[in-house]
Amino acid sequence: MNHSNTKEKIVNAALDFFSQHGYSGASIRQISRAVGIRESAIYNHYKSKEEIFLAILSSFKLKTIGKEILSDDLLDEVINPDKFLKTFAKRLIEHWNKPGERKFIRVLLMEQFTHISDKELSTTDYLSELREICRLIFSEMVKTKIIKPLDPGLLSEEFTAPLFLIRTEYLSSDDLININTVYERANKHVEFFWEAIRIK
Amino acid sequence: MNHSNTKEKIVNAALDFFSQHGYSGASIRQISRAVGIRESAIYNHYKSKEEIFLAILSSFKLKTIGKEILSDDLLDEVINPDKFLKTFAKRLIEHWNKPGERKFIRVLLMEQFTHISDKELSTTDYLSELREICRLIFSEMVKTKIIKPLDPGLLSEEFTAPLFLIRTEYLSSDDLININTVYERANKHVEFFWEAIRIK
DNA sequence: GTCTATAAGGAGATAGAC
DNA sequence: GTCTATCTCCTTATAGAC
Repeated sequence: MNHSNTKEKIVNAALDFFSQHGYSGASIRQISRAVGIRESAIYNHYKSKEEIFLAILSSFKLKTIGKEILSDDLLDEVINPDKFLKTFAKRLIEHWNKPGERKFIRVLLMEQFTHISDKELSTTDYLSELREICRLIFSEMVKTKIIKPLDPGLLSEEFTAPLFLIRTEYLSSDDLININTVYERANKHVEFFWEAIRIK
Repeated sequence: MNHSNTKEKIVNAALDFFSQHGYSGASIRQISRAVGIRESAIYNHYKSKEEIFLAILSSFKLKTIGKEILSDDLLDEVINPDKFLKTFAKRLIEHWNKPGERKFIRVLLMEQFTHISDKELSTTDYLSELREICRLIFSEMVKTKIIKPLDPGLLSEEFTAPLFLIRTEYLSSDDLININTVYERANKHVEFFWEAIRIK
C-alpha cells in the first residue's frame, strides 16, 4: 500500500507543466522532478506520457458544472431574473477561476488543435453542459413570460460567450488582482444582456 | 540573388507546423523537409527556431485589420446601422477565415501562455485594434442618436466577443463546410445585438 | 514502488566543403 | 545558399537490482 499518493501527485504536476508549456513542451523529466521521484518511477503509475494526459482529461470530464453552480436556493430565484443572472454569472466566474479549472482551460486552449491520441478536446465540448443548462433556464423564462420570446439557444450563446472570452482573456496572468476586472466586466455584460431580454 | 524565396518558404512551412503542433511540437527537421532543404540550410536564413517564430509574429503585427474590412463604401452606410453591422460582421468573419489568419489565431491560442522569448502574445493585443474601431463606430452611433446611449466600450465588447468565440470554436476542423455555420451564428448574433441597442 | 543504468532516437545548432 | 558530417543535450521508455 502506498499512502503518499504518488499517482495523484503525478497528474497534479503534469497539469501544472502542461498548462504552462503545453503537452509537448512539458517533459516527464520535469514532472518526475516536481513529484520528487526519478523518471523511470513514473512508468510504474502510467505507461506513457500520453496516458498521463488522458488521465487528466477524463478526471475533468467527470466534473459536472451544473451541480457545482446551480444550487437549489439559486434556482428558487429564477422569478427574479436580474439578480439570478448576476449570481449565476458570478458563480460561473468563480468556478472558472479555481486553480485546477484555470489550468485545464489553458490546456484546452493549447491542445485543442494538436490531436493528442486522436482524443477530442474542443471548446464546444467543454461548454456544452453549461450551454444546455442556460438553454433550459432561458426556455423556462420565456415560458413564464418574464423575458422576451427569443430562441433559448441563441440566448444561451449570447449570455455565455462574452463571459467565456472574458475568462480566457485574463488567463495568462497569474496575479489575482485581475479577478476583480473579470467580475466587473462580467457584471456589465449581464446588465447589458438583461436589458436586452427583459420585457419593459 | 535567390529567386526561389527560401526565406518566405520557411516561415510559411513553420506557420503550418506551429499551427498544427504548437511551437515546441514542431521541429526544424519537419520544417526543413517541407521546404525541401536540409536542417542546416535553415540557419542560413534564421539563426534559431525562435527567430522564425518572431518573424511570423512581426509579419502579423504589421497587418492592420481596419483598412482591410472598413472600406469607404461601408462607412457611408453607418446611417443604416442594421445593414452596416451585418456587413461588418461578415467581413470580419471573412478576414478571420483567411488561411493565414486561421493559422495565426491557432498559434495565438496555443502559445499565449508559453512565453516564447518573453514576447507578449495575447488575445487582448490581437483584438485591440478591432475593439478600438468598434468603439469609434458605436461612439458615433450614440452621438447621432441612432442607437441607445450606451457605453461604446461595452458595446464594442458585446459586439465582438461572441463573433470571436464563434470563430475560434470552428477553428479546429479544416473543412470549409463549417464556415456556413459560422456565418449563420454570426448573423443571429448581430440580429440579437441590433435589437438590443436600437431605439424603437 | 523506487532506484541505477542504458537504450534509441530526436532535438537545436555548428563547422567546413562545394 | 545548400550540402554532409558531427556535436551535445534532451526526449520517452525499458531492464533489472533492491
